[in-house]
Amino acid sequence: MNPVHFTRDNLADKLRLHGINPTHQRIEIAYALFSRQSHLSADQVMAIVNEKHSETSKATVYNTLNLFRQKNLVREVIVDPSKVFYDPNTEPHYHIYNVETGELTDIDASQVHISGLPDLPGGVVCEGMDVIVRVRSTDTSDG
Amino acid sequence: MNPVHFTRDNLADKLRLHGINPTHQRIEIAYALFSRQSHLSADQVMAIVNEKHSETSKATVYNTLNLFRQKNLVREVIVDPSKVFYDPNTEPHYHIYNVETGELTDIDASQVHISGLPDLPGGVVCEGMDVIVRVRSTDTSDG
DNA sequence: ATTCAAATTAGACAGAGTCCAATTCCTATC
DNA sequence: GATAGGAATTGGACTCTGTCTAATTTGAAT
Repeated sequence: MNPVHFTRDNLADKLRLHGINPTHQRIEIAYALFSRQSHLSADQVMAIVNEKHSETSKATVYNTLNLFRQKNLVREVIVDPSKVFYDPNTEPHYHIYNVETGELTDIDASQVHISGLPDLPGGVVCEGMDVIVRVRSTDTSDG
Repeated sequence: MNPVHFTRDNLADKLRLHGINPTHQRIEIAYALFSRQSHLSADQVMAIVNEKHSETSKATVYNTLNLFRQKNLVREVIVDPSKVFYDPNTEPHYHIYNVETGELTDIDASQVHISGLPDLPGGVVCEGMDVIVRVRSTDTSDG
């Protein structure tokens, strides 16, 4: 969806556009997510950012991911009961989740059509809709 | 969907039908879920079951809820990053989740039609599909 | 009564995520 | 360059959900 090759420089601009002061740690965390275009958990982000040498702390990783989410730079994906994934793709899209491997794959939402949803109860507004197709590898059991 | 008034006796039968040996603790846990027909977390189940006097331990609550899920007596609902909800309704249905209040409401799936989903990748089978409409109360901010 | 497997249990443990007070980093101003 | 002040970062303690384990209890069959 985004044809840009992500560099630390243009990520700094992207952060500014979202109202985020681009610090070293924030740029590295953004780079981890956007250069891979994949779904990462907080501890995966931290492992990547600190791979060569320690660049950030656990508290900063969590602070920053929450900030990114508030500023709509990334999206939370809640599919695994034990951890949250962060998704750099904020275009409308859905997910296929392999409950055995943990693999998370995007489904382009523009092809998908959903009809017949009831009206929302009064006093609330829709914030977004998640569609998660849960799959498992063929020929295994356990529910 | 299920017009039955749930008693501990007919819940014991229900457990047997699902291949579960109906013990005292299992019946109480089933009763907590089915008599309310609502979505409860493990700690809510435990609080309800032990309300009058201690009837079960934390380990048994978790063991039992996992057993119920394996035997398709209840369904896990993963919408909150911090805890799993257990849903006594195993008919196909979707959910509205109020991210502010934590309130979880059912949407009957029979009215909803979803088209245009891509073919699944090879080697996997669909286990189920979750649709979660995330809502928040009108006139509040924070992303 | 005895046996034996199944179920339950307390409590230790693990991992994700939060909190807080202390430090460090920027930027503006002199 | 020094200094001040707010924003950002940090380590580490802490909370909470959920798991594990070894010991005990239960209950059905003999």
